[in-house]
Parts: sequence; C-alpha cells; structure tokens
Amino acid sequence: MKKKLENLPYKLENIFKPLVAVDILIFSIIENELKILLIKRKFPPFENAWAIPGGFVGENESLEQAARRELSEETGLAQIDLFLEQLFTFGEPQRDPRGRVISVSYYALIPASKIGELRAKTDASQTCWYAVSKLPKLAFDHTDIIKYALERLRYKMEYTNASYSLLDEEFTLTDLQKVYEVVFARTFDKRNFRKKILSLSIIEPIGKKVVRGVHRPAGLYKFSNRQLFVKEIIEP
Amino acid sequence: MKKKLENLPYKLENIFKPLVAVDILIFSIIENELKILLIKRKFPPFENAWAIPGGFVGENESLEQAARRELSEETGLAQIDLFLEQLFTFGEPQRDPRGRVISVSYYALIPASKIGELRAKTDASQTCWYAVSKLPKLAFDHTDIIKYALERLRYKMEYTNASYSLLDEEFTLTDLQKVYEVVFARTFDKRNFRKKILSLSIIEPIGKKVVRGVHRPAGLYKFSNRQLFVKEIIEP
DNA sequence: TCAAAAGTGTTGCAAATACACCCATGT
DNA sequence: ACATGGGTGTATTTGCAACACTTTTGA
Repeated sequence: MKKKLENLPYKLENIFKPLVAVDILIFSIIENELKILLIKRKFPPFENAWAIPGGFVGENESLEQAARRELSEETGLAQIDLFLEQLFTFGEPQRDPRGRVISVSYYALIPASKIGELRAKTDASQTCWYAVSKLPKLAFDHTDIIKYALERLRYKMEYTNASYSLLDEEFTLTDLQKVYEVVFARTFDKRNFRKKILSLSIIEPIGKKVVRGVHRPAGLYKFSNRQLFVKEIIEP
Repeated sequence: MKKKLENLPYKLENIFKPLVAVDILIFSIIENELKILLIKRKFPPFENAWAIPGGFVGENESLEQAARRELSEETGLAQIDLFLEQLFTFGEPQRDPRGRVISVSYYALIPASKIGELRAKTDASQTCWYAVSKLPKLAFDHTDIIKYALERLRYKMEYTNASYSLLDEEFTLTDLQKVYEVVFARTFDKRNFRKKILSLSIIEPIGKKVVRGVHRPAGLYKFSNRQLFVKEIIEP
C-alpha cells in the first residue's frame, strides 16, 4: 500500500495543511441559570479577552478524543456518558490572525453537581462560568458560535433525552422541569410537563423519595437510558 | 499584532497540521429515485472503489467555498440558491491510509433538470448517480456518511423548505408530493399533503397551468423564498 | 396550623388522519 | 367515451393547552 501511494498525481507534502483546533462549549445549569465555561486568553491573539476553551488536535487523537481531552482539562470531568456532540466546523480563512485555523466545535452538557475545582490551564489565566444571557465581549467569532449552540441545544432537548446530562442520576420531576425551563427561558405547566415526559418513556421512577425541605417528599426518577436517544420523528 | 504573535509559549510551526478535505454528497431525484453522485477513484487509496467526491481545501478558500468549488467541478452547477449545508466533520486518525485527513462533509440538493453533462475530474475515471437504496461498496467510511446524510436530509425536509432545491422553480403540487414521497420512501394522502403544505405558506401559486399528458392541466407553484427557511419549532 | 412544594384530571381546541368522488384534457 | 392524473371537503381521532385543588411534611 505504501508503494502504491507513491504513484499519486500530486505530492502530499505540497498540499496546504491548516491548523486544526477543537473548541468546546461546556454548558451547565448553575443557580438556576444556563451557564457556559469561558476562559480568559493569556496569549495573543485576543489576549485577555474571554473565549471558548479549545486547543489544537493532536496527531494521534480523533476529534472527539481531542474534545474530551479539552473537556477534562477544563473541568476535571472525563465520564463517558456525558453529552458531547459535534456542533459545527468553522473555517473562514481570516478568522484567526495566527493563520489559517479550522476549528471543529463541540458542545457538552454537564451536571452542576459534578463540577469540581476548575483548573487553570497553561493558556488560560482565568476560567469563569457565564450565564448565556449575560455574556461578556468574546474573542474571535465566539459570540456567534454560542448563539448557534444554544439553538442546537434547545432543539436537541425537544426531541432527545439530552437533558440526562444536566442532571444527577437521580432527580425529581421538578428538577427535570427546571432544566427545561432554564434552557428554554420560559415556564411550563407542571401537569402537562409531567404527562408529556412520562408518556415518552425516557425516564422511570426508582421507587425512592427524597425530602428536601418543609414539604411533601418528591419521588425520584432516573433516565432509562443514559446515551443519546432520538425519539421517532416520522410517523410509521 | 505580528510582533505580539512572536511571544507565544508555543511555536506555530511545531504544531501538528493534518490534511483537510471537503467531501460533498450531492443528492438529486432522478427517475423517481433519490440518487447520489459518486465517483470511481482513479488513484489510491481505494483505487477503483466508488466514493463521495471531494478534495483538499485551498489555502485561501473557506470550507463552504471549497464545497461549492467541488460541487461545481462535479456537476457544472454553481448557483447560489442551491441547498448546501455542512453535514459533519470526520477525523478518525486511521480513516485514510495517506495519513491524517480531517474531512469536512457537506451535502447538496440539486434539481434533476439542471444536471448537465457530468464532468470527469482528474481524480475520477468515472462518475455515476446511484440510488441511495442500491449503493455499491464504497471507499473509506463513506457508506456511514451517506446513511447519516439521509437522516439529516429527511429531518430537514420535515421542518424546512429544503425541497425547493430538488425542484424546478415552477412545479405542480404533485411534483412536490413526489419529492417527499421519494425522500421518505412512503406515500402521502394527496388531500392532506396539499392542505398541510399550503397551510405553511412556503409556496404560492403563480397563476399558470401546465398540460402534461392526456388529463386535466395542473396549477403551477413556486417557493416564496428560495433560501433555507426554518419553521418555528417552539411555540411562543 | 401554616407554609411550601408535590402530586393529580378534565375539558376545549386545534391539528392530523382517514377517506371518495368529480373535473379537464387529448385521443 | 374513456383513460389519466388534477383537484376538492368532511367527519373522526389524537395530541396539546388551559386550568385548581388536595396532600405531605417540618417547624
């Protein structure tokens, strides 16, 4: 095979090779707000501006592996069952002053309870969770990327079980409803919400109750399936 | 700015740079079947195997420009109002024996009537339209890519006006229904289909009729908007 | 006994589905 | 006059949206 590859009508080493980066948008619900993890850039370009964390892809890692590595470096989390999905690949020639950079973006959802100490990376002097409704001015085209990610996130939550990744394994129906209310920035009717969620059969009661205040205990539920699951869209 | 970029804690020239290719899945409806344009590879790897057309990204073109260039090279079509959308970026380290290739895939929809002479490219000894239900064995992971594209295409056709790009500017309601029936591989009730499509206000009658056989003439319609248009998913 | 959240059903409306016949045309 | 696809309306079902009160608990 090696031999055959020498007969190409072009030389591989003459083909233009851009830098390839992976950016990761890490979302979580913290204090009843949808927040995203941003870093303050320590080096040019956009030194000191807030930005989506990311890094260059290593020679022997897949794009998703690179995204998981970044996710783990930023949050200390490396679980397999975390929601992580490719978002879009940006490749405008002029988007990065360092030269041609193709940026493959991913977005991840993590439960607030699992966020440990945030780690400062070599290329970040600070790290901060920002509510998506109150973003600072961002480096590159990162504001647009976040806006696009929010559309996708809302859409995903409509027709998949993606919300499993914003909650603990065990949760109450009110917890789940709050997740939807925060992501969609609106309220839902409690009775209708429960009816609908239960009719989808993506969660099931675990038979336990939890007392969380001076009121009636709430039943606990879990997702039947902690992999991404798409409901049927087309009627059979 | 140039000066600042010299103080980086890393050397840009030491960072790994993969090859970046753009693959394009070109769909059209031909003879009542959903077909995709494939090329027979003239050079290794996968010499003589059928594959999705593609090529490397040029130094000064955006990813979408590269996709449009490939589309135009393969089909001779370069219209702006053609449906063209990014599909996914594949980057497994071992997917191409030539070395690390990141492949950004796009998919396009073109009307059968506009397909002219197919052009043979330098890296294709043959070009052929295959029905997606009868694909040959394909190079790389291209079978999976097509499968994924079909899911996206069906989904897009459910909640957008993407079908404008599979039809001529003027079409009958039966033409439109056939497009949906071919893509979803099922039939629809004529009355319900018309009611639904018309209620969406994405097409409008142009007031002309066309006689196409020994039967009553059919009214012609056009899409009100030949850019991608997403219907509202969330109720306000 | 009170405050606070949990839990639970029904009704009306809108949208989707199922379904069958007449119309305009060219031969 | 007939074969062919074009064109149309209604009844039924289903899913969504609006809406309010009782229960359980700890203080």
